Order: sequence, then C-alpha cells, then structure tokens
Amino acid sequence: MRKPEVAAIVATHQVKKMKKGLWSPEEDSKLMQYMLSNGQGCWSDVAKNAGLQRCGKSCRLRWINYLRPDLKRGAFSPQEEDLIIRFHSILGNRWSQIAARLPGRTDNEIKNFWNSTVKKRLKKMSDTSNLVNNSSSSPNASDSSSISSSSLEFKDIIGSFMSLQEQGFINPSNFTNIPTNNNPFTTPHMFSHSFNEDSAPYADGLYGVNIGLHGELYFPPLECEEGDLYKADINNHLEDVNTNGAGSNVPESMRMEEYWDLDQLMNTEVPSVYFNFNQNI
DNA sequence: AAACCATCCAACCGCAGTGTA
DNA sequence: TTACACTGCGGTTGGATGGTT
Repeated sequence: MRKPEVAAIVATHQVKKMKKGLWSPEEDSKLMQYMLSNGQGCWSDVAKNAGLQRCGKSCRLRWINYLRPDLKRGAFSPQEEDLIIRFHSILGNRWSQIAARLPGRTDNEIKNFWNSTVKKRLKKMSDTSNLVNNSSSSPNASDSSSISSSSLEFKDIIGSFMSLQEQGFINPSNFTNIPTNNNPFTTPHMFSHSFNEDSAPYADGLYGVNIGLHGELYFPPLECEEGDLYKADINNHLEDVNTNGAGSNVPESMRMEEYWDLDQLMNTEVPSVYFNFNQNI
C-alpha cells in the first residue's frame, strides 16, 4: 500500500494537484457513481467530471481492479488455480490474457496470486519431486501418490493438448504421434509433474512446461509473425524411477517433432473444461 | 508487550501500441 | 510524417497485516 500523497502537475497555465496512493471511500463512491451513470469513456474526462483529483490512469486502475461490479471477490478456487497454472503454461506472464479467461478476476489479482502463492507452491512441489527422484533407495519411488500432490496433473496438460486437437486447432496429420490416454505418456506413474521456475521461455524459443520426471511438453512462443511456423516437440528425458535409475531410452515412436500452424493457434481459443470462452486470443 | 520478519496486495511506474490532428 | 494524448500491460514498490521470537 502506498501512502497518500499529492503530486503537482502543470496543465494549461495552472497547477493541478493530483492525489496519489490509497483511495478513500468517498473517492470510490464518486467514481462508482460516475461510472454507473455515464459508462466508460475517456479516462481523463472521467477523473475531471467525477470531481476526482486523480489522473485518468489511476481512475481506470481503480475501476478495473476494485470497483467493477462484475468482479469476483475472495480466494481463488482450486479450479481457478488449475486454470491459472494451465493458462500460464501456455501464455506465460500475459496476465491480461489469463484474466480474460477467468471471469471476475483481474490481471493484477492473478499476477499477485501467481507471484505470492502459485510460484512458491510449484517450486516447493518441484523440490519435493526432485527429492523423490534423486532418492533411488526410496521404497515409494515408483508410487505416483507419493509424488503428486496437485490437482493439476499431466493428464490435464495432455487434455488441453487433445482438446485443441479435437476442436481442429491442431492438425493430427502434422504429428507422428498424438498423445492419448492410452499411450505410454499417460501411464499412472507419470501423473506427477513439476514446473520450471518460470515455465517460459526456453532458450531455443519454445515455451514449455516441464511435466516432471518424464518429459517436457513444449508450446510454441506466442510472439509470431504472420505465416510463421514454430516447431513443437515433446522430448522424453526419462529417468526411470521404476527401474531404480537404470533408465531407458525413449522409443522413436514416442517422440513428437512436428510443426504447429501458430497463426491458426493464435487466432483460436484456448479450450477449457470449465468455461466456454467466446473471445479470441 | 515489543520488536522483528515475511507475506500480501493495492497502486504506481515506465513502456509500447494505437488513434488522431 | 510527426507529435501528442490516451490506453493497456507487466514489473515493481512499499505500507498493512499477521505470525514468530
């Protein structure tokens, strides 16, 4: 929180004092009443016409992040948390895009939630997972229940992938191997996962999610130029805990290395099992 | 009870993109 | 084409709050 202060700016031959810092209930009330009766317009006019000694930017922020009537209050539900993690794995720190897919939540709220809670939790889980992986003497090393503690599982990530495919956003013929619930990727012991600290971007320009012991699922970067194609691959880096570190090579048939039409992907929706979204990315 | 510390989150800042004169 | 204003976004800050010593 910031201490309320007054900043002086020079405008049209007079000094106008712009208030900064926390909003008072009176200011909130003025802005709320103005917005409800006049709707959104030019924000600098809003500040002026609502009788607020605030800059338009400050009014906009207050309205979007706090006063908007459609805002949901309170803690994030587990479903929302899962969605945030999933969308972040695809979109990176594009908080506004993530917020657009979570009705009633703001980008600021999601960003704060991510930085204060999720990031830490994922790191902790990652550490725990690594601890288990590195402990070849652990009697439970092959027991997935001892590893996975989150409701977001590998199958969810694959689910997103499959959903994109089912809706025609990914062309199956572009892949030499499509992940399905029946293929070896989704055997129960692979349901554990961990995330890299920031998920993206990777050095080679791919965005991805480290899905734990068994592989990395890469998504293409979202910055692209029209017509660009980006390579998306799934590489298995097996450290086979079930064979006590004996390891195994990834069969050729399990590797995926093909190209997504990112332009198509960019202009379609990120599907979700929780909501139907009508907005394009 | 007081001091200290860690965490949360509202709000600010700087920058980029867009529209307009 | 340029300059300016406005908007929106992501990163960062720092006061409030709650927990611990």
